[in-house]
Amino acid sequence: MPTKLDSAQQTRAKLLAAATEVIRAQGTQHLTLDTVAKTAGISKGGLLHHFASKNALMQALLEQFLNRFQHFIDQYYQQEPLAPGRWLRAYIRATFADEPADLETGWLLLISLAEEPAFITQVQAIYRQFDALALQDGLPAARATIIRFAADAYWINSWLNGIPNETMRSALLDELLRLTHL
Amino acid sequence: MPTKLDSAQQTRAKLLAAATEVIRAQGTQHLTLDTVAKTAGISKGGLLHHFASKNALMQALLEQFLNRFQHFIDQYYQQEPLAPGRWLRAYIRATFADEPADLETGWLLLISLAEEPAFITQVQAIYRQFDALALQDGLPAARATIIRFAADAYWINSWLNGIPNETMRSALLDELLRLTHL
DNA sequence: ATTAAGATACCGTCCAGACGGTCTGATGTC
DNA sequence: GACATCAGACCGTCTGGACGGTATCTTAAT
Repeated sequence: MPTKLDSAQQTRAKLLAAATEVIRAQGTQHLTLDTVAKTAGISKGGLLHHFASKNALMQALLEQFLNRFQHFIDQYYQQEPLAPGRWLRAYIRATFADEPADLETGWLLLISLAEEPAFITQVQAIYRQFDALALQDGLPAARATIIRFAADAYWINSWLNGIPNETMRSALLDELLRLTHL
Repeated sequence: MPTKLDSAQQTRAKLLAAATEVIRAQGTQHLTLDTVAKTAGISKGGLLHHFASKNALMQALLEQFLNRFQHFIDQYYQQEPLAPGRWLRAYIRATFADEPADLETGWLLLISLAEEPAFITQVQAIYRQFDALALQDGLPAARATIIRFAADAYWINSWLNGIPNETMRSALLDELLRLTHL
């Protein structure tokens, strides 16, 4: 039987989903408490009950996104054989596998967060962590970094210009994976 | 002797520089008409005399940035010998040569613009143009795209985590240039 | 089982501040 | 005097968030 706590979690998720939807459909400029609340079908007071401030809402949004991406990486990492470039290949696949909607949302999210110094710090930390992992992956440092950069830009580009057609997409994926060998 | 028009141009430039400075020092959130005007040592009325709206100011900012980057590319393109990968090498050098301040400003600018659909369209157009040029550069399409992606991400990363140390920077530059051959 | 008491979830109104932009003038320059 | 260049008060709107209230559920004592 669903308890109150369960329903609270559900409401939180609904609000998070609404915020994501608002960003995707209307851009970060319309990410206001009123808009999010209305989209979620909940009052502003209700929203503020679950997220003490707009900042808290965005923080939760960021964490959700980062966790999802990390989860993708872990998943692909398990599937890759133990060899130099293993982590990078997992990173590449995670980048290419992510859903378009998530891509877009994540990017727009980063954009909207970029104005908040606290969030930038957080993203920096993640980046440094990825950087360290890439450098320990058994490939020359410059090569490893460039591969990671290219994957990141693929992600950004997908948001800006849409996912490329399938032949180009798989060609990019293949080329990136190829660069992790040698 | 400076004419009326010259002084107007000077004021415009001063306002643009002030806007750049505001973005760099305080982030896009503080890019308000009042702040820009105050930073430039000009009243809000004065600002709005030269830029009819905040949108117009940002438009001018974007154009200034894109023109500067394009200028860098052209410059390096002239210096590169005619051979496959010529344009990409110019693109890479332009990315790596840009001043840190410009990097940061350009990036933050794009961020702040990202909310405005009209600006996104503009940036998309530039991206597609670069994409076309990269694909006509005599290299395999996937390779060319990946190189451009990596250069873009270098630029973004420099903003996020600062310019890497000199050995890493030149290693990245070398590796990228190396990828334009073969 | 009932009920009192308290916690939790949610609602809707109100307010203060920030922001973009208008408007009226002042000042200098040709 | 006409025009370009600024100054700065002012206005309407939007937004984050505070606040007081209500309803629903949990807990525990009877």
